[in-house]
Amino acid sequence: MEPGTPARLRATPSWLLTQTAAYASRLVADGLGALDARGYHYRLLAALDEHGPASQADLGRCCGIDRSDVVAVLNELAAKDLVRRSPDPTDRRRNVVTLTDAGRRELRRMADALDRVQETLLAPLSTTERDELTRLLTTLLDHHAGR
Amino acid sequence: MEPGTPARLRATPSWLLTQTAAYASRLVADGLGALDARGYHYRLLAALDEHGPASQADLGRCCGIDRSDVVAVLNELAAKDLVRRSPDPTDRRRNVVTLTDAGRRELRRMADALDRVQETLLAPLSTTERDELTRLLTTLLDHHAGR
DNA sequence: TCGATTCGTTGGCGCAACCAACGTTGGTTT
DNA sequence: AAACCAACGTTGGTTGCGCCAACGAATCGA
Repeated sequence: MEPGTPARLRATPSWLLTQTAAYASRLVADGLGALDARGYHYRLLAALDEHGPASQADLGRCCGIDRSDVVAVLNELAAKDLVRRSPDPTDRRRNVVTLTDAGRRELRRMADALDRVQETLLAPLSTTERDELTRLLTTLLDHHAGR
Repeated sequence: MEPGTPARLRATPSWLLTQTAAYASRLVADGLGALDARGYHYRLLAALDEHGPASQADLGRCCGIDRSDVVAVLNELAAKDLVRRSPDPTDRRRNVVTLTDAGRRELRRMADALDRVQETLLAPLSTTERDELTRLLTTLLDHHAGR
């Protein structure tokens, strides 16, 4: 009565990608949602943890998040004291965004949640298959990196 | 000044997936946008072409599109005479959706556009790598198929 | 010095994926 | 036959993510 997915879709890489990505996003949303966070929050906290304090524009660029979206997410993070926003003395256009201790703790919780998500997502794949998938996706991403 | 993407992101499969999928979606949107269509339109037309006339509910189920979204997209397809909606004589709850000749022609155009998209998307991958990627993604999708 | 560029911010858009509710119709149960 | 529940099409939302346009303020470059 309800036949399966059309074969032309199942054979289309772009469709496979968006479908698995949609499923992955659901898992991520569930995992981070339990911590009252979304993907954007994690990305920004991770960037701050790795690169240290940065301006909002730099944060947005390295995370692939639009400047305007960075503002909103940073507002939420600052409201929870996970991040501090202070004017840059050397350039009054900028804000310097700093990760707080609470932010570092929350980031760790998010990372743990995301680790569990990866496990669920990649469950049917062997270790070598997981590595291969990562390699292939990275190749694609790097190749198209220049926009 | 603007350091690269945080390493923890680049090592996270769910992030790689959503990023490449986002890029693929952009390509698809560009390709189909030239034909004034979106992904949803192609999915429904493809399903109709493969399985023949069907009810809206069945269409939605086999394409992974919500019933309510099917309504809207079908409205647009019907407005362009790519599809015909007629009441099912055997079950007055249902509509029978039929692909028109114009719909078949338009589907072909979309498929061609999408073929070019796949080419662009997978450009940096060898044939065996493309097959491997398809295999891995299919495995993931099938494993999580039962929602 | 003056024009171009950058920064933060506001406000908006589009797509994909969902969810809740409603009236209508169909099947099941009793 | 009546009562119930499930399925159908439809309307009208919401969310996350990715964008774009415009603005005043500040900085940089020619």
